[in-house]
This record gives sequence, C-alpha cells and structure tokens, in this order.
Amino acid sequence: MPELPEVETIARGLARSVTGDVIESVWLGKKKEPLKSTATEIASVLEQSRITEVRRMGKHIVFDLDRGTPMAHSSNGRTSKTRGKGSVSSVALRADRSAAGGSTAAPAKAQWIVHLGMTGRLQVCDPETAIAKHTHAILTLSSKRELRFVDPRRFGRLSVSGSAGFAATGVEPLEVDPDRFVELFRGRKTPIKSALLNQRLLRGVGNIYADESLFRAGIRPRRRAQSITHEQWRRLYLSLQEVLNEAIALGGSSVSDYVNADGEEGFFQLQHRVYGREGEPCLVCETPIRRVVIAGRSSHYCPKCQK
DNA sequence: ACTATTTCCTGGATGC
DNA sequence: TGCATCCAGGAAATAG
Repeated sequence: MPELPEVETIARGLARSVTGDVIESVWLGKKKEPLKSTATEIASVLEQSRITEVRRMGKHIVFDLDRGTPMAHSSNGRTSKTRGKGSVSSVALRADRSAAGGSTAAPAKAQWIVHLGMTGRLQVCDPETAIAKHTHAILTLSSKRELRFVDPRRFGRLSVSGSAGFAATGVEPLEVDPDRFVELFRGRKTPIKSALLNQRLLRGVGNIYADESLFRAGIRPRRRAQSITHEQWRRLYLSLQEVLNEAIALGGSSVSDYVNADGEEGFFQLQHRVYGREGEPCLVCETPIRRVVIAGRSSHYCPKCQK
C-alpha cells in the first residue's frame, strides 16, 4: 500500500526515466472508477505534452507537463491533433483555457495527477510487453516506450489539472516544523492514529507509518490527540521524520505487492517494529504486539511500551 | 466544525 | 479439492 515513502520512491524512479519524454497518445480503459477527470479531459491534456518533472505531493504523483508539441509552430494557438484509432481523442480543452489565451512562445502548463490507491502501479515498458490484467491507462511515449497504469483493486485515481495546478490538502510531514505540527492536532478529540491518517491535516502518512511512528514515540494509537503531552508531541514529530526518512532510504515497504518504478521491492518492511506483528514479541520488551481496529484500520502497538 | 462509520474493489488467505 | 467467506485499506460519501 503505497504511502509517502513508497510514492516518493516511485516518483523518483519515474523522474529518472520519463522526464523530457513526450506523451504521443493515450489509451484509457472502460472502467470509470480510476478516472477522476473525464477520459476526454485526461486524454486531451496528456496528448502531445512534454513531461518536465515528476514529483510527489502527499500520496499523489504529479507529472508536470508542458502543453503543445515543441515542433508545432502553431499559427493559431491550436495544436494539430489528428489522432486516430484506439486513443480517446482530444476534443475541446477545458483544463488550460486560461493559459491558452494567446499563441505566445511559453508553453501552457498542466499536470497529470496519479494516486495509486492500494494496488496501483505505474510501469514503463516496451510496447511489446504483454498488457497486464487490470491495465487502465497506456501512454505512448516519444521514446518508443509506454507508461502504463495498472490497478487491480481500482482504488487508484487519475486526474488532470490545468495551469492553476494541483492543490493538495494538508502539509508535508517532512517539511512542516515542530510547532506547526503540534498546531495541526490542537484540541482534537479523535485518536492520534486517525489524526495522523487524516490527509487534510498531514499528507502522505498511511497505516504503516502511523503505527511505526507511534511505536517509536511511545504513544498508543487510541490516545486522543488533545491528551498528548508536550514531550510526547516532540517525540512523535521526531519519530515520524525518522521513520519516513529511513523508509525512503530503504525504498519503501514491500508488503502485499508494492514495487518501485523499476519493479524492485523495498526493504523497510524488514524494519517494521509493530505493523503486521500481531502476537509477536515486542522488540524492546517482548510483550506480544496487539492489534486493534481504529477507524476501520488495523492498528498495531505494544501495550507496555506505548502509553 | 468535527468525528465516526460505511462504501468501493479484487486477490490471496483461511475455513469447513 | 472446492467453494464460500473474510480481510487488506485510502479517501470519498454519508450519518450523527
């Protein structure tokens, strides 16, 4: 289940392999769940756009795009697009209307936003590679490769945004300062575990890293946010930074089927101290790790080490 | 304004 | 062995 470290790893891998590439055509599957924008909007924004950057925002992968073909000296501000067969063809552009006002030299900016959900994967491969089951999108690149979105469970989402840019909620856990971090949770009655998972507050933390950071901070997942002491906040802030940074350094956690952009597994699952260890001895005190359900999520903790 | 619960999905694991 | 059931969980929707 890709969370911040996994998405960061994937985004870095993709940045290395597809930055500068041009999306020539787009095929989108028939299933509607994966699409947050309409198929027409997505195809029309992506086609003939150059990928200038790939980065992570929370759990989202953002592809920054320069719209319009580099070689099309457009005389009327409208790029020629006579795509054909198979691809969802471009019709009227809505996404970048504001930026496309005049046929100036500067290319219009747009973004392709991918959320991997639980089981989403982005693979870069040769066109000959067999199309995996549950493939929902195929982008043909000018480098003669394809960028494919595969997602069996269909919790992933694809969308586009125009020149206004993608507005992610919450703050980045690795960028926020300690005071602001504590301020996010002030006065909340909700269990700290739920608060850490709330993407409107903090973006990018999922079930694994919430549990692991709470263990390192010595705080039980059910503790109400408002009851957490100053010292515990300090420890939680540091633990979260530590856990996320270590996980990124190890390429994320491969539980279930996560692999990075090159199809390789991460190694942070070997460092998990509580997640997925129900009944196993705590690595600090040997008390069996407990699992409870909070907000519908499995939550793992040591009843002795965490207060 | 918050908080809690339900819903969406499929593959793999488990149970009988 | 086969079939049914359960479980995983991010985030949007719904309910309180």
